[in-house]
Amino acid sequence: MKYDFAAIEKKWQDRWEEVKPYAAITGDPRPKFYGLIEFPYPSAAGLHVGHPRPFTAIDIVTRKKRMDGYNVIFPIGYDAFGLPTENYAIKNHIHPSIVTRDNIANFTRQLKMLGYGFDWDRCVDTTDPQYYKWTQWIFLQMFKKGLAYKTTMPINWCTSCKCGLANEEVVEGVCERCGSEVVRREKSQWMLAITKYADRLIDDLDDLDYIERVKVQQKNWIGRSTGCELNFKTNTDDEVTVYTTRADTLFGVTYMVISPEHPLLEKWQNRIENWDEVQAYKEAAARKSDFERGELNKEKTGVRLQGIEVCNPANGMQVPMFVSDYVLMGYGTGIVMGVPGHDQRDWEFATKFGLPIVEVVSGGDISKEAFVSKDDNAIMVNSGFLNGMSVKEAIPAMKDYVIRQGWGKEKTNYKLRDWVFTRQRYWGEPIPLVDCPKCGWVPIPESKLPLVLPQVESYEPTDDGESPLSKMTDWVNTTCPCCGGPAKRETDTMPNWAGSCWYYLRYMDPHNDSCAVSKEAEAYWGPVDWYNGGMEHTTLHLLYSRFWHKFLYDIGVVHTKEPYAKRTSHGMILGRNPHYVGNVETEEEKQALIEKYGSQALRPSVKMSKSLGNVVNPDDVISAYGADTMRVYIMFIGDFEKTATWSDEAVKGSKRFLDRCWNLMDLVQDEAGVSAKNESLIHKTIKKVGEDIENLKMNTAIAALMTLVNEFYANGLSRGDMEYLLLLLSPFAPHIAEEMWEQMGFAAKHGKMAMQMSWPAYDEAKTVDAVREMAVQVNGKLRATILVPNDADDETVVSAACADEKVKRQMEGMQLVKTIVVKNKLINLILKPQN
RNA sequence: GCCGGUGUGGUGGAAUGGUAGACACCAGGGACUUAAAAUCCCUUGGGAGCAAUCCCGUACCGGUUCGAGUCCGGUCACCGGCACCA
Repeated sequence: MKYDFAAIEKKWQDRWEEVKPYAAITGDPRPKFYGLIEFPYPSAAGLHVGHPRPFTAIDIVTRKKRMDGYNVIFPIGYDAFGLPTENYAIKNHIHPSIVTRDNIANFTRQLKMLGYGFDWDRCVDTTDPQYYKWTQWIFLQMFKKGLAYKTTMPINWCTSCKCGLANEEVVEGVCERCGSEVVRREKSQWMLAITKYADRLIDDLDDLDYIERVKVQQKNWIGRSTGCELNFKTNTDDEVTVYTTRADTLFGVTYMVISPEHPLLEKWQNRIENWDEVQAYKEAAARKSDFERGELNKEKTGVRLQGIEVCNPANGMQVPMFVSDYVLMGYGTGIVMGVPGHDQRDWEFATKFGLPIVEVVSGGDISKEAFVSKDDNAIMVNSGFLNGMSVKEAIPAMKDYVIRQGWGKEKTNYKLRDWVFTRQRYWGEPIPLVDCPKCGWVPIPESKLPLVLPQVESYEPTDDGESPLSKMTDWVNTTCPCCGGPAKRETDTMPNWAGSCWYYLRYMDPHNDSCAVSKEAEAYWGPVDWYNGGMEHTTLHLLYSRFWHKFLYDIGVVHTKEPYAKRTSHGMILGRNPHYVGNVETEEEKQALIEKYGSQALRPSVKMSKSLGNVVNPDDVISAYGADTMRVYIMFIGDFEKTATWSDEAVKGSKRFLDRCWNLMDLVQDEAGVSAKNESLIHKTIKKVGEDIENLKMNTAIAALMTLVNEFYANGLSRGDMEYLLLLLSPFAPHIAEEMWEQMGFAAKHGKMAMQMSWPAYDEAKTVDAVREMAVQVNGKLRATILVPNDADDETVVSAACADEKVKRQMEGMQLVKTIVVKNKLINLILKPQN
């Protein structure tokens, strides 16, 4: 009988739907295991082939954990608020809630077709009022603790989405989502004070089992640096304060620079003799986008503040002050001390404006460029009491001195900014606050949650930067929950990152209508044991949700400091590049491609996109080869952490493997036990596959299964051998494994599905062969292999090696000076010519 | 520029400092078939040789070691992140 994957997969999916073998039981006495994948955004395009990679991997991990006796929770849901749905709705004149409902139905169909062991009864949808009720509740708790605050500030405004963006959502000066230009725009915004958690977000990483690159990226993003704030007297009534990590270079300060946005400039308007010029510079800077301002290699610009002078306390020198847009208002104090000898930016500025450059650390040539020493043994010069010290000594010495003199204090700074938490769009969680002329911002009583998103006529974004909700006057005009007087609702909504900050908690207790998650459920399931997701979420979702979790910890909602004990990350699935130069033969054709597509033409693989026509639809793969083939292929494609290129050709190899498994049923000998011929390899394979699953090395686990099947073809196999193969295959290809398990009569024999069996144990002794092949090297070069008994002693193997014909030939006229034996592996004979 | 990562056959990729290329894809050959597909078996890093066998080979240069794809120093290329963060 042929392997009819379509019928088999349908049959078992229906069975699982009925008997619910994936139901997670809160409070069960077995040890718990919480495996989590990032819940998908249900786009209109449906599932991408990239989705099954992490989903299948954690599905395999959790299937093995079930077989290991764990009470597993492996949940799924939808992160469904967001701009693409809203834009699609506008374009097609369908309400976003309908679009969302249809997209979720399509995703659900596709995910069920892949046979994942999700507990569908725990499915959540962030746009469900019963879900976002608790998103709103958490926001209100933050508001009550002062972590949510409203402020007017320049924000990143996407000109196409007509919406504000968080810093994390701006990539190379353009909108992360649509690629359009981002400009700065003054707007009143709700902010979340994530910076208050900056230290904990860095320090607590140390105890987590996250892959190193995630930790590094989060640390760099938070960007903690320690240094000093220094106060400088001026010839006005005001002191100015700068932040520096190199107080030791204070003697090298030859000027000061202030950011164009700094409020002191306005205050000094009457003191600044060339105010017109300064004001023109301020206006020019304001017109530039952040991207233009941030462009590197750009020549430094600035204007000297005539009439303003600053005193360097270290040497009493009066130095000039400039305004320049290379100083950022958002970091430090918005004023920096210029040390052109030892900071390249300052050097460029000083060179352009003819300012003195003083060397205070020896070792470089400051006439050519700033000397920014990585060597902290470099010696201080021209620096008063620091002269002769190394940089390493001078940093703490100067810090102590500055503090004693009262010139400044120690200070820690972060690159991380508070999180801009409002969006001027319709399809998001309403912010449950009311603005009362008498009482200010007042939260809606918790008993009135959820504050449901109202039905509106038009949810198109507005050019004036107001949310579509602002047009709904009956909804906007309300009464103050505090004084009962007339008041207005907040019309901005939350960003799409809000709902995903805490969804892993809701899975623990998804139907609770009295709290976000019950204490009992959280105490039982928390924290998530293994969370896999994309690197692109490292500084967005992953950081945000750690922040929310820490807040929930502080208010006693959760019992762990961190939400996720372990974090791994998968590489992207790319498509073939249709414009790759390697696709064509002649030089002319190659040149034509390079001219037309530039550096794009040099890459064999690129992100899948409709315009390139290299998109692979999982539906097509499943209907052609079946879900089990899809699962096996996407795991076999390569190292899980690295990017991989989809290959239609290679999929066939995975299908062929499953066909070969299936056809083994015709070969199987009616013998219950494990056959002697296969026993050792079976034990090796159990060990290898089990360890590989734990380490996310699914590609080599599948290779080991292929080797086992190949060996069965060579040796024949017993029913007992088959039983083991099916147990090992079951996490990878659950449908075919169950069908074969049933057809072979194992289901009847054990009264269980394969997935419900225990993961087989291996006997270490049986993974070892009685006879070993050992390599024989002569002077480090492989010359022969010999067969010796397992664990044979050194003497035995050396004499066996020397008896080998090929080795004998090498030894002619030579004398043996040394032997190196690596037990059961190799013998290295060191020879030298006789005499 | 800074931080992190990668570089292995025609291709995807394997290799706790110990037999480089497991397992696949592609290609070639054979069996079965009227034929094709499917299936099964064999060959498949490069070079020399009838052969036994030998030489070369993990981006490049050097080092440590009995032994290096793996460790160390340097160079180049590519990928990801950050980027005037003082």
